[in-house]
Amino acid sequence: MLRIRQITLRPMANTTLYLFRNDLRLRDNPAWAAATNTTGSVLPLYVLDEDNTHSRPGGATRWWLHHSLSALASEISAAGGKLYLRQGDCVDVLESILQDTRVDRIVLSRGYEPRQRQVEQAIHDNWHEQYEIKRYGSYLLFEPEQIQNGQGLPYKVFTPFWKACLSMPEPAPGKSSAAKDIDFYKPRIASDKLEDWDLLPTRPDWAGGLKGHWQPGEAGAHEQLQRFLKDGLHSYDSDRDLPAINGTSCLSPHLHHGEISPLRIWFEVKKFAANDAALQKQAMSYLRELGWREFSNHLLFHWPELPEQPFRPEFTDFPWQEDEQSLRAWQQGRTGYPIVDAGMRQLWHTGWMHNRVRMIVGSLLVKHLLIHWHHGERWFWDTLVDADQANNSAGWQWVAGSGADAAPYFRVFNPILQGKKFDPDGEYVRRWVPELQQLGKTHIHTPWEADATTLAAAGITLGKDYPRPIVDHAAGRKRALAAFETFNSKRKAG
DNA sequence: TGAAATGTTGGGGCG
DNA sequence: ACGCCCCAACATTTC
Repeated sequence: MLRIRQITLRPMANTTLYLFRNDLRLRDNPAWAAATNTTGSVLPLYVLDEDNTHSRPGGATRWWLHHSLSALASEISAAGGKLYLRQGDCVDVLESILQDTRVDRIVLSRGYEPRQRQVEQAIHDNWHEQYEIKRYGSYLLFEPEQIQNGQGLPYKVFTPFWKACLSMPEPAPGKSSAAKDIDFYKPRIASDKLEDWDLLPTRPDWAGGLKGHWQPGEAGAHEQLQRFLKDGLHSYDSDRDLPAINGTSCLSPHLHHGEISPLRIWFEVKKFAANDAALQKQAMSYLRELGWREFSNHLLFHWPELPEQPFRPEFTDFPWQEDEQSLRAWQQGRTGYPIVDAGMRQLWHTGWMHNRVRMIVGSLLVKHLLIHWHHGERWFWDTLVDADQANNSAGWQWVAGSGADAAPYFRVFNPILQGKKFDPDGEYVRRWVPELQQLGKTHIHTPWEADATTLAAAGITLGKDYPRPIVDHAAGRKRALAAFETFNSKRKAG
């Protein structure tokens, strides 16, 4: 329904409705800067829109969102304002607020998920004639429209994609500080209480582990970046693959919620590494990982069906197996492969999993167990604090072999070798799989190969305290290759 | 951003 | 001294 503007009710008003989405920060936020660096006033709003499966945050993300919104509300409150909270279909909520207020401008940050784009389209279609609508990109370093190959098409392979990104004129850092003395518009309209959204788990409260590991919010994001620059960047290239070491940036959940902008990270990393060739090399390795984030988001933008459909259509007919029991064992970290179980339990406990281990657990699910990557994607969606539609679907399709620039189907990770290679002492395994605590280095990745004396000394009864491998590696590998082979030949024949 | 199978090479033990 | 064999180490190809 379109509202007819009543000129008489709108003197020189310059009032902005600011729609917060995945940009829960006040600094380095061009949209927020545009909304507040004016003579008018601003009404900050966040809408919890759970009407669509893929816009409903998972359990771990809800926990994060609660604390991030709480931090944002405090910041706004300290500046003399109020963050309005509403629940429901985002467009409906906007409609009702526009009716009840004297807003004449809508400002927001751009999103790349199908649902976010729908909302942006609806805002434009419904209101662009009556309202000034401003949209700014800051979730990514490069906009999808900017990066294309010689034929004007989106890249499907990462390396040339990233090369094209790096050859772009370096993006400008922009003003970091938020506006001072913001004039907040505080109409008497409904606003939910954050506590009433029930974003936090209650019975049972599984968030204990999350609390100890993360500090959601803009301040926490900047602290995490500083920690990484100081402790992690200098050996990023080698340490990022070792899950026992805190060698990665751990910025993904902050980035997902927009508590820090990738552009800010880009500049802080480059500034930190300036005048040090060795450090610059490490810095480029790290920025390349940000590049994968760009790649995934660009892919999702160009192929909005990525979360559902295989990027390579021939995978539509792949013979996935339904296997509830194995899926549950995988989810619970009881596959009998220590590195896999450690990863799944780290995920459950902290809402996060080391990236190297994500590849290993993913490979086991889709290759050894032949379980559809949708199941893995859904589990990650619910349990990861950094659950991101683009990264999640592109990542799972990469593991499954059906994605863009994906691992070829025959690339089956060997969970034993991966464990030995990237967790040589078993430190990571022992941290997350306490029942293997007493097992020595020799058998930490192959408890089933330990002799009875060793197992007894470690206090382990296989099949009771810790499971035997859910599937024999060699057999599982063979079965996966065979499955791909039959489907491949059928496809060729058909 | 693998792993396993297969091929090649070169050093050393040994008849 | 020489060829033969074994096999580790490395390289290539195949899955």
